[in-house]
Amino acid sequence: MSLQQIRYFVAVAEEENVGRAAERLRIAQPALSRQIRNLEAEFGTELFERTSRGMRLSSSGAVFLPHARAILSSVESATAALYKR
Amino acid sequence: MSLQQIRYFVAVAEEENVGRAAERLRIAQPALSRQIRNLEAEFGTELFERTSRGMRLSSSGAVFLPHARAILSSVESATAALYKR
DNA sequence: GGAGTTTACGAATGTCGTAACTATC
DNA sequence: GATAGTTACGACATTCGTAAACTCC
Repeated sequence: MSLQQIRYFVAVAEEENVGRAAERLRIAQPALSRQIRNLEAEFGTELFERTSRGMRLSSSGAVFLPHARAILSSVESATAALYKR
Repeated sequence: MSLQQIRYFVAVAEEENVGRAAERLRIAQPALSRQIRNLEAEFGTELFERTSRGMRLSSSGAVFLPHARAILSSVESATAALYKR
């Protein structure tokens, strides 16, 4: 699990679509798809349900999302504390 | 900034010595030294004062340490939440 | 057949360990 | 000269983008 993967996960969870999320993150679609797959493989559970329309959070994904946001938030407050000097 | 770098930073802050921290992390000394340097370069500030005995937190490092621990703690609670299902 | 996701593959980037260097006591 | 940190360099692993393939309407 890397911070980048967490950011990727949140973007996909919000867009419910890998293509749009990739555009927002300014990376290519396959790179994003792979990182999500890698994250799921590491956790041993699928974070999304793949539908014909895109991706929707699975129950595991729904559990993880608030934690993911908390991690990113603590990272932001860490950098803010450092740059505020 | 990566989670690994944050773990490395905390280890060095606790050991006040790159060699011991590297041993604890089971990586080689230079790898650890470089990652700390990379982190400092990214932040644009030194996190440690280098003494003849080892490393001591700088004022920036002292600011960052509790944030670093908070990040790692939120990561742990995220993984715990996922594995508890 | 179109929208969306994934796999294949080569290129670029990052991280590591060993060995050599620097500095301080 | 011993202890501690850093730099150099080549090897290994990860991540990326382009192109092609798969899948479900």
